[in-house]
Amino acid sequence: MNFYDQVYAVVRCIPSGKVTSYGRIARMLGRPRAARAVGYALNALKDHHQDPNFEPVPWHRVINAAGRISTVNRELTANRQADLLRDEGVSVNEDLTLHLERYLWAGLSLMEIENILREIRD
DNA sequence: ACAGTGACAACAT
DNA sequence: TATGTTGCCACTG
Repeated sequence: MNFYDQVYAVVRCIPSGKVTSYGRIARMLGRPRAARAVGYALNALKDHHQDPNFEPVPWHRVINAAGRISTVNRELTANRQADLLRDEGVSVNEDLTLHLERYLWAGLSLMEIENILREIRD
């Protein structure tokens, strides 16, 4: 069972106008210390850009635990991420921070997670 | 098999 | 408050 695909499945559940953090996604998947790997999974999305069968992932709705858009190694795309969020009604400050509690996604219940993971493995 | 690599996060100064 | 340090772990060559 591929951790990346699990991450993508969860991120696809984040509704427009909401955000969550790398660490929260890791915890939802039962890997509380895999936050870093979540970021790595999102970075790997560029490998799918050509694949027409790949369901899009709203990667821009994932930010860090401090309520800030990550800029590590992606100074260029961080600003694009901010614009994508603004298009969804999220108020992103000039310094790429936002009011996390205000836009935080409630997340998935244990049962919902199980259903999602069940659909992935085949 | 194994060492290197991060879109993290919690701590320590 | 703001940096720096350290533990982390899935994935890759």
